[in-house]
Amino acid sequence: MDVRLRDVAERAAVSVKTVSNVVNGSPRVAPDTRSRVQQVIEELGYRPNLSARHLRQGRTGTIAFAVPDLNVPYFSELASSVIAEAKQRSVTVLIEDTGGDRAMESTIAQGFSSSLIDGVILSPLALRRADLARTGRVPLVLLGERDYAKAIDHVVIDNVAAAREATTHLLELGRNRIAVIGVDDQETGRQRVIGYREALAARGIPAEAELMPVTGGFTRAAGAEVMRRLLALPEPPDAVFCFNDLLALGAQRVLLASGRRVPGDVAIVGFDDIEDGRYATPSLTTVAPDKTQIARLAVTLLLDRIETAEPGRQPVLAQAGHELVIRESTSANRTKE
Amino acid sequence: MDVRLRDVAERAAVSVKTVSNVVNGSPRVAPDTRSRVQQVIEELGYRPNLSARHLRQGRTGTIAFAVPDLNVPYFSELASSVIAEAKQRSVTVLIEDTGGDRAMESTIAQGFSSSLIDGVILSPLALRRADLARTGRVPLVLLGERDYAKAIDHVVIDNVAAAREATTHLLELGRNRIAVIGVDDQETGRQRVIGYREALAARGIPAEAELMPVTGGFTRAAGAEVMRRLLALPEPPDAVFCFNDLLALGAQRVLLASGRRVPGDVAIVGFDDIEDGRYATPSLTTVAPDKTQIARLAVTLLLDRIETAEPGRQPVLAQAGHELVIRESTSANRTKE
DNA sequence: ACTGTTCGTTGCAACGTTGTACTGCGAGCG
DNA sequence: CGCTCGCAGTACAACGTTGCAACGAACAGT
Repeated sequence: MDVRLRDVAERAAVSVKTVSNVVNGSPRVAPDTRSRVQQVIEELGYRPNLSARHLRQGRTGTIAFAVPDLNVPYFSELASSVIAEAKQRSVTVLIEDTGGDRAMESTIAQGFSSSLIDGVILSPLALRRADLARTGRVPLVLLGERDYAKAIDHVVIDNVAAAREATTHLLELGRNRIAVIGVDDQETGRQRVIGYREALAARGIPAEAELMPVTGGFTRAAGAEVMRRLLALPEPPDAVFCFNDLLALGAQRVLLASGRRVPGDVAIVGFDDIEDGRYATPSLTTVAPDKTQIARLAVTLLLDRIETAEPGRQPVLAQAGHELVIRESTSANRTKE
Repeated sequence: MDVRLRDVAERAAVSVKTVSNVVNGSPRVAPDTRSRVQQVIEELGYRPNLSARHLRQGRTGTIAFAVPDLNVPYFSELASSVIAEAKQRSVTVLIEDTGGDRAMESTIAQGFSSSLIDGVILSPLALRRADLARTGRVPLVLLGERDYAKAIDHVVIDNVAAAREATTHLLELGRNRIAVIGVDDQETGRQRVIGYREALAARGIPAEAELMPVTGGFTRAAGAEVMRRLLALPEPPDAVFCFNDLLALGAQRVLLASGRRVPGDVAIVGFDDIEDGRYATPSLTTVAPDKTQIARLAVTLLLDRIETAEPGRQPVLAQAGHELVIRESTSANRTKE
């Protein structure tokens, strides 16, 4: 049904291999032969059969990008960046939604659909170190966790510094009862807590456990729920630092609904810089990881790892930049209301 | 490097073909042979090489889902549904982001990466009828447009009825200067305008051109911009019906920033039922298309079309359900504030 | 006992591509 | 003038899988 190399070859009166050479830009082709073949390719509308090519080459030119939840804006934005970056290098991206499920993440880390993909970029949520023990079937790059001991490439941001900057910003506004929302048993959260504590410590303010409640999930609902608990404290916070923007938006909604003013009564800082935060009322101050850079680093590391499959290669830890973007939820001058 | 059928066959002392039969669940295999082969498969961790399988079968088991912008929550939510639905039928989904670019959409409709995919589900934004003239390379299902004459399967919702319901809801609140945001030159918008007009006409209210400004894009920014223009009218609207939730959120932000109350001064209805709308302040009344059903219909139609490749098959128009979800942005009883 | 049928299994070929090794040919050189 | 060399182009095999046709063995029916 489809046009094959063979069809082109017959029409152009050359061998199949010569057509293949033209398609692949091999230098061993005379200019006039090349142009003649090119023309026939146009005429017949030839497209290489990728399955055949990949079977022959042992590569598929496809990488997977696995995220916990595609509906979380941070991940969909990151996915767009990864797709764009991969496209520049003529690589196709398969988006996989793990649902934050540990078994699923573990399967993916081991190369799941196997021969369909050359490598995996995985943004883990529930993955444990033990799950990575049996990796190696497929080149792997992890996003956003750094404590896995095994020889696996990572792309991270400096969570400690970012959290410190966010907290310091709130301190500079004169707030001193700063709650954090988003503490769980994962490494990322742990690092952000460290940064938070460092910022407090620098001003001699003690970190209080009641201001660091454990949070279940990273949704607006979770943010709302925790915010309600914080407001019920004898001495509620005058600022909250949320470990992602969804938590922050959920918290903000509760604050506004309770009649409090943001940032007048409670200032809010989020994390991720998702688009929603820019259009919330008030718009959300947030730590903005450089998603473009993260995507570029991840794709680069993965393709490098695919190229040089030697096991001796040292794992790389790449750090992407971040930036504190100050918007209305922490601006001293209120918007009119 | 990888385990092949041949390796399994040698270890189990059967032919390659028998192993293949076991893998594919062919009935012509003796029970004890089957279990023996199964065991060796487990032992060696055999995974079929999909490139080879697909080369042989002429199918890849992969479909593409192309959306204008993966960062638009409606599309990412829809993508999740499509992925889930496809997974149930052991089909892999390739997410493609067209950027709403007409050339890109046209390319995809013609089967772009060719032999990598068996079919395409396309949610067009800028596509014109002419672009579909040269389709047919690849089975195609279109989402959300209905006026393409060619024999192409469609999945739609009843936009006219949905818009009528939304408008009627606003009328029942006692609003009579109802603006619409999201009018452009596309078919979907045109249908929603029809529904809007019908609802007005049913009450003898004339549709005013100044309340139906043309909108560029479906972003929060566009919604904000149009809302500002509407507020500058000599007689501003007391309700707005937005053709998607992002427009509505942008409009709502402008309203709140200008000191107006929602829904007190201006009521808002959106469209799409994205998660953001549920957690906005106030939460957003919206028309909720049944995304799960849309995904199921689209995947079903596409797979049917792939199965029976006969060109004589009639195109199918499948209609998915929708529902008006009433939340705070049109609720009579205000939240405390 | 012999033919016919069924069942489990097998070998072969092919899917479309590309790497390797090779051929034929003209140019350059001694 | 013959030999070598470089270059354009070619033939063949192989990647891992599955459809097809064929095979032998077991068994039922005559």
